[in-house]
Amino acid sequence: MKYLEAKEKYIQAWGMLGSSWGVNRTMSQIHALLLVSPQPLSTEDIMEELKISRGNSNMNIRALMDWGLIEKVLVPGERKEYFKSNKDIMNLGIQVARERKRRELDPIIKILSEVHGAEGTGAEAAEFRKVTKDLLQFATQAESVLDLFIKSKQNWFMKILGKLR
Amino acid sequence: MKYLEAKEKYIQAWGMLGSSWGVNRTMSQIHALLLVSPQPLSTEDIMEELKISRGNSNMNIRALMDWGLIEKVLVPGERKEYFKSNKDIMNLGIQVARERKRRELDPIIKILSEVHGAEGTGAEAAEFRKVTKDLLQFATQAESVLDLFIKSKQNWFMKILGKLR
DNA sequence: ATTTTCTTTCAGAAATATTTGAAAGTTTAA
DNA sequence: TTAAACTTTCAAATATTTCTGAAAGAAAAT
Repeated sequence: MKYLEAKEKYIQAWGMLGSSWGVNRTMSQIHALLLVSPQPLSTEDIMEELKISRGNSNMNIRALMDWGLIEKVLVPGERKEYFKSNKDIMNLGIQVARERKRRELDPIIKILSEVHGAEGTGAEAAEFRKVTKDLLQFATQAESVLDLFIKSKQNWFMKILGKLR
Repeated sequence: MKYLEAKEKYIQAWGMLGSSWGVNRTMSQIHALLLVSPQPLSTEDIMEELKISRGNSNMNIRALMDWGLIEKVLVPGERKEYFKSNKDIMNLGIQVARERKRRELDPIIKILSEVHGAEGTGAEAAEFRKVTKDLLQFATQAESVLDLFIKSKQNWFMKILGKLR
């Protein structure tokens, strides 16, 4: 497969993946683009390559910076701002895990903690307390694993795979 | 907190969580409802409790069955179909992991395998090959961990937590 | 101080996704 | 066979999300 065709395909696929992860398509595509770009790119470069508007570019670049996935780069002698992605993939995984934990797992743990002691006498209330307790326990375990992953500096997957066989 | 208030809050929260996971809100809410219901519920029960239409109910119940998260139950002497959720939370986690792996991780691994050997000579093509190779490697490791989780019958989290400290 | 270059914002337009409700389809019972 | 009870489908309506483009805002250069 030719490089340009492959790049196109990869960017489209990354965009799709983003959607099913609750991240918008353009944001994923910009990220994909910066990941494989040897040099930092400007807003205009990105607009041109992905055929998107200035507003859309700007908005999603900001979102990527909020996620800690890309950063601003100052190119000496240039007025424009350039952006580059962190290329360490393990680091990318950790960053994504950190953000998703914060945005999704933490809130649900908070809710479950609040509701799992609900007052009530019937079978309904009893079942509710049981299930929400189980959910809370599971969520808390997942949190521990994620924390471990997030804190790990070295290749965590390898460790697990080694120890668990 | 009173039981009814807690239940309401829990169902809303589960719906939110669903959205950010790329699952639609109603689907998550039906699941949440069945999870804490001591008896199986009929389509009508669900429509009434969540204030949604028949079509919406039907569609999302089917989706939940596709995911393997709920199942039909025949109540003796009743024409209606009833639905109940699997209440084993670890099992729920495994089922979700299985589906998401199939729908999200597997396709991206396929694409990365196809593109990471792209032909091309410049620095761009070289960088492309390097990054997509790293991504593929990461995705493959993640796949191994998920497979391990999916196959595990017992409490996998505990095992890891025990072995890794 | 004025102009030029670049960045940010945001109201409205466009695209997507979800939901409704009524009609068609199915199954069971009489 | 017919009717009643229930389930499924899907076109149209709604709601939500994303995107555009033009205008306003900032920063740097002249």
